[in-house]
Amino acid sequence: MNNHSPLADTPPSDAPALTPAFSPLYQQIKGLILQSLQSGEWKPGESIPSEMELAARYRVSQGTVRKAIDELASDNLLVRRQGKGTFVATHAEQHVQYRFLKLVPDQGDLNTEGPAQREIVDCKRLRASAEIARALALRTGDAVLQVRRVLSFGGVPTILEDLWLPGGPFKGLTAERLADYHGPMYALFETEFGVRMVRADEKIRAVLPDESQSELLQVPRSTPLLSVERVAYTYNDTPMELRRGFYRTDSHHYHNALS
Amino acid sequence: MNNHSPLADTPPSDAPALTPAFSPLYQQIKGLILQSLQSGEWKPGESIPSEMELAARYRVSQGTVRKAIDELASDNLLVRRQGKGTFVATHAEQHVQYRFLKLVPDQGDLNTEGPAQREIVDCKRLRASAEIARALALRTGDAVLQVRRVLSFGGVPTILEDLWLPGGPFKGLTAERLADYHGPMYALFETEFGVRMVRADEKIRAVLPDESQSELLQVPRSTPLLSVERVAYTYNDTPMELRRGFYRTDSHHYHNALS
DNA sequence: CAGTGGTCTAGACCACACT
DNA sequence: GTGTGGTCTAGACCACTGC
Repeated sequence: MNNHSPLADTPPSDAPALTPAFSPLYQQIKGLILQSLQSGEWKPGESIPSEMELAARYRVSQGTVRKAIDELASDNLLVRRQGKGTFVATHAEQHVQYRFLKLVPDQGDLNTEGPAQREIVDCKRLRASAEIARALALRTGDAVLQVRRVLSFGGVPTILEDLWLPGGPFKGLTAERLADYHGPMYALFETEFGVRMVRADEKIRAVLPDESQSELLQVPRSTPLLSVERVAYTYNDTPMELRRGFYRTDSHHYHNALS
Repeated sequence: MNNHSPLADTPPSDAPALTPAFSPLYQQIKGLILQSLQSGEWKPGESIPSEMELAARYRVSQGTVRKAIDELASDNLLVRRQGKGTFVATHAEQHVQYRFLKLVPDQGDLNTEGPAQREIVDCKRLRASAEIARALALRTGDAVLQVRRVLSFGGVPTILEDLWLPGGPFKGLTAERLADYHGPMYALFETEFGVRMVRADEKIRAVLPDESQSELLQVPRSTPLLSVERVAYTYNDTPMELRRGFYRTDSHHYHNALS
């Protein structure tokens, strides 16, 4: 037996044992913590039990728990605060207001620029097209929520976003709800719908706006825009949002750090 | 005394001790390893001494060396290979051919697409403009090398790049040298000039091509392009390259993973 | 087989936050 | 002071590579 399992939670597996699938103890612990996060045992913003407590609970040493938490922290799922504890990461109340927004002013940053003005242009329920369904892992025709909004900085409309959300998890989301909420949209998703976005993929292109896009962003149709297509995932790599953003890049740019 | 220093390499510091500047042992070890990397004691592709040897050399435990190496590995400066050793990361011979290029085909990946065709359009020495000098931390008028090249995929010109390199470190780089070399440009920089690019920042905008750009990329002037302005850094955050790429995004897109 | 990195443990002590 | 995460150590054993 290759694999030590301190808990019965990791059965011999029902999948064909082609790969011996050795996984270190701390990975198993990581998985167990992940389960508690998904199940909502510990909610965004709350603290999780101390390393000592978790070590006792899982019957492993503190060092093993520590390594599991280290990885979850570097995945941005947990946040460690020395002397206070380890907390479930949240899109609300974080000093990083826009965790997934990579558009920054050419001079200064989003903080010096002041808060963005938001305007919900449209919000309606409809049936998923084949394309939307594929992106959200739904079936064509399933209920989805479609939202269109504009973000302005210093009065200048800069971002136009169309987004699609699966109807089920977001039942009850309305234009009013979105308009009334102040703070990151992903924070609202967390507190109101229990949906925490964990990671996302973006595909970026240069495009020209169509008629309505040029009007909403107040630019001529000949002004090239950044098209940013994002699929955001919650735990378990479940896609929960498709978002297509159109960014003006005359006084802002999309910033990316490579390493 | 707050700070243990196992070596004399970390003198009491000549900077004003305003901040007590506590740094953990493994961070100091990390710094020492970094110095050896910069000095060329261990070259790209080579293996560094084993954890045990380093522990003996620095008079610390293996665990402390391990943590230092862990961080350097997650910074992509070192690569660990179980059973073999720890190696200095390199842009050559890596399975990741294009570590900094985030443009991918809409279908498949850069591997299925086959190797890119490269064409050096221009390569000349000139004096740095104020803008170029600022980006490369030079003085206006310093010698720089300017290169223009086109990358094509499947015969379709897709990327036009202008790049500027500081004249000093890249003395002897010619169009022939670039044209004859097969493999990533950053690999050539490593082997021929001892310049290893460690990280980079990119600013992305949507733009329309000028006359020469539209000709080289064989698109109308009304076709929006991605403008990708990159500053690449070697060790010590020293900028060593300014590169402005123009990407066609009709059948490719810039991919970015957010987490 | 020996040598390397990878995992796990147990214990000591430090730095930080709150009370 | 107490409790939290953060660092450091020493030793045992596992997994992988290549001789």
